[in-house]
Amino acid sequence: MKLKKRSDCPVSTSLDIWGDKWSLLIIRDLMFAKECTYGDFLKAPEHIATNILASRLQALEENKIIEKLDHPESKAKVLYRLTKKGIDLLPIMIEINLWAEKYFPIPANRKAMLKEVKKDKIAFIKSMTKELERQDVR
Amino acid sequence: MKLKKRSDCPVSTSLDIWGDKWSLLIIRDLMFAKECTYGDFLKAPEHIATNILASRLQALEENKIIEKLDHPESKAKVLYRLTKKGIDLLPIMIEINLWAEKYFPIPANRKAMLKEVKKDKIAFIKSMTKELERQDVR
DNA sequence: TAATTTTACTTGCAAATTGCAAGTGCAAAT
DNA sequence: ATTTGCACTTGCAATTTGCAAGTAAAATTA
Repeated sequence: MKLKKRSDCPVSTSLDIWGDKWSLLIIRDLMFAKECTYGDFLKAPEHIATNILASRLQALEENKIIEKLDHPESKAKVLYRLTKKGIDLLPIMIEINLWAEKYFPIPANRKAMLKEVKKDKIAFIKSMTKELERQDVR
Repeated sequence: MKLKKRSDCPVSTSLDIWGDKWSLLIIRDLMFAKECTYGDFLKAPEHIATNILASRLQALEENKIIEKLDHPESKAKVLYRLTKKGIDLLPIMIEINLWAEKYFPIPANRKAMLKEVKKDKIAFIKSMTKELERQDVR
C-alpha cells in the first residue's frame, strides 16, 4: 500500500495519511496510554474491526507515525508506540478536544485534562511530548 | 442522515462529523476563500466527485458547520459559508498545516501564511476568526 | 508433555461508501 | 426562443468497511 497524494496542499496530504474515521483514534489511544498492544486498541469503546485495525496500523507504520517494538514480557505480544512524527500530532489532538468541548458534553476525565491545557497550553504540550518521547530501555 | 456517535470521546465525536477525506478540504476552502459556491469547491485541486460534494455539504450543514446563503448576484448560485462552529475549527486547521510543514514540502503561499502564524499564533487566529465572522449585509 | 488459551493477525463475504459519467431542472445570458 | 451555466441527482461499477470465523505462534494450564 502506497500513499497517493491528491494534491500538494498540506491539509490534503495530511488527510491522505490519517484522514479517516479510525486513525486518529489509534493515535489518541497511544497518546493517552503511551504504548498499546493490538488487544488494547480493540478494547477502545468505538469497537474497531480487527481487519480495519490491522490495515490502519500498517498504514500508520508505513507513514512513520507509529512503530512496533518488542513487548518486554512476551514474544506473543507486540507494543505499538508513536514516533516523533506521531507525537507531533499532539497539538492537533488537543485542538480537536478543545473544539469538541466547546460544542458537546465530554467526559469528566477528559475535561480535567483540558483544564490543565487551558492553564498553559504550550507548557502542557511540551511536558506531554517529553513524556511520550521518553524511550524506555528494555 | 443522522449522526451516529461511536462513543462519548470528543475525538471520536469530532471524527463522526468531519473525519473523512473530504470534509476538512471543504472547510479549508471556506477558510481561505471565506465564501464559496458549489462550483468553487469543484475547482479545488483534489477533484471531489459531485455526488460526494453534495453529500458532504449536506452533512456539514446538518451539523451546523456550514450554512447556505443567497448569492447576491444570482438566484442560480448558492453561497456556502462557515458558521461560528465551523470557524472554530481554525486552530485545528492551523495545527494541521504546521504539522504538515514540519514533515512535507508545502507550497510557498501556504508557507508564507504559516510564517505569520508563527510570529503570534493567538493573534493570527483572533484576526482570521474576526474576518470570517464578519457577516456582510447583502 | 499434552491440551488449552491468549495474542496478533488473516480470510471470506455481504453491506455500505466512493467515484465516475451522464442526466435533470431552474436561472441567466444570448 | 435557444443555449449556456449552475447546483445538484441518478445509475452503476469499483473500492472500502464491517462482521464472523479461522489461523499460527507463543504462553499458560493440566
